[in-house]
Amino acid sequence: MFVKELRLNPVSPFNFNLSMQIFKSGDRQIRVYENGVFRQAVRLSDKLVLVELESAGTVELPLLLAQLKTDREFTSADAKEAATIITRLLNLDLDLTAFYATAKRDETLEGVTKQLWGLRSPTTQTIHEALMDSIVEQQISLKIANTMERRIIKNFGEALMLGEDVYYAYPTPAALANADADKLRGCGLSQRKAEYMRQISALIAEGKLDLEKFRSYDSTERIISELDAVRGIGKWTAELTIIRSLQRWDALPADDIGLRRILSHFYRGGEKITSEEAKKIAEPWGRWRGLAAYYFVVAELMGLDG
DNA sequence: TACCAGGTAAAAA
DNA sequence: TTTTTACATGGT
Repeated sequence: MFVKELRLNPVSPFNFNLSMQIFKSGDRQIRVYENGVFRQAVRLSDKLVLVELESAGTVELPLLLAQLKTDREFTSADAKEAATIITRLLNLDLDLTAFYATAKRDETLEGVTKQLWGLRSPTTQTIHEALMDSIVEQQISLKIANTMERRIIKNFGEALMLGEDVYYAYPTPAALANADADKLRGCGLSQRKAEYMRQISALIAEGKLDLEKFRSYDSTERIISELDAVRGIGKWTAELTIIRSLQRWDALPADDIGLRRILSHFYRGGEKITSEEAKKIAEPWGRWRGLAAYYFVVAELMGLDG
């Protein structure tokens, strides 16, 4: 086993422990946070690497120590690539101060940001991964969807063997494009969703659909409409994909039934709200509405009060 | 048991 | 053009 150490300097403020809480219930072979260590296998251009992260700093003076473990010789180019990927995965370059300044317009949001100071949302390594997960999550509860996602990763993702341990990276578009239809169905997906995933993955693998180009788009709306045009992707799926894979905080999944439930809890005493009302509540959040929504999701998970 | 859960596309009206 | 329906699975 080859091991390399890196030091990363996140933009302040950054609360590593808080930001990693959502991975506490994760899968050890895929992505997990336990005993202060975050662990995930990531794909570099020519090899898989296990990333282990722990904090060596504070919220105001953050510092991360990374251990990179792999089964092959390590180059300095590999280390550089890994640092870029980790920075993206944890959104280390994001400056939260502009968001917190905007949050002062809204008493409820400001209260939540004070309790979740230094929280930032994680990002998927590729847009493809965010898109596939969003398709799995269409219509069904997140709990069930997460079970299916784990099955998909372990069935079709590439394995990294390190001693006795096995870790799985997210399946490539080619792996899902060539996935056996019955095996994919066996992960719990409907016939239709399995079809969407295979078709879209095939378009990507064949070079007919380039998701990564969206990173350079100026207009978030244009990304949504281009994604929406693909079979299997609607507005909700496009918005969720953008929020999870790009740092486009101006996207807000206002139709999302879960988000509406959470906003009704914080703003309407639990009374059901429409997507129009959700948009209205989010108006003061301006271009930070997607991140604000994430703060409320985490606040709800942690049982915080408005 | 029936119904719902962070939807979507295709069929039916 | 608008409304209804099928879809997978686990929890309530």
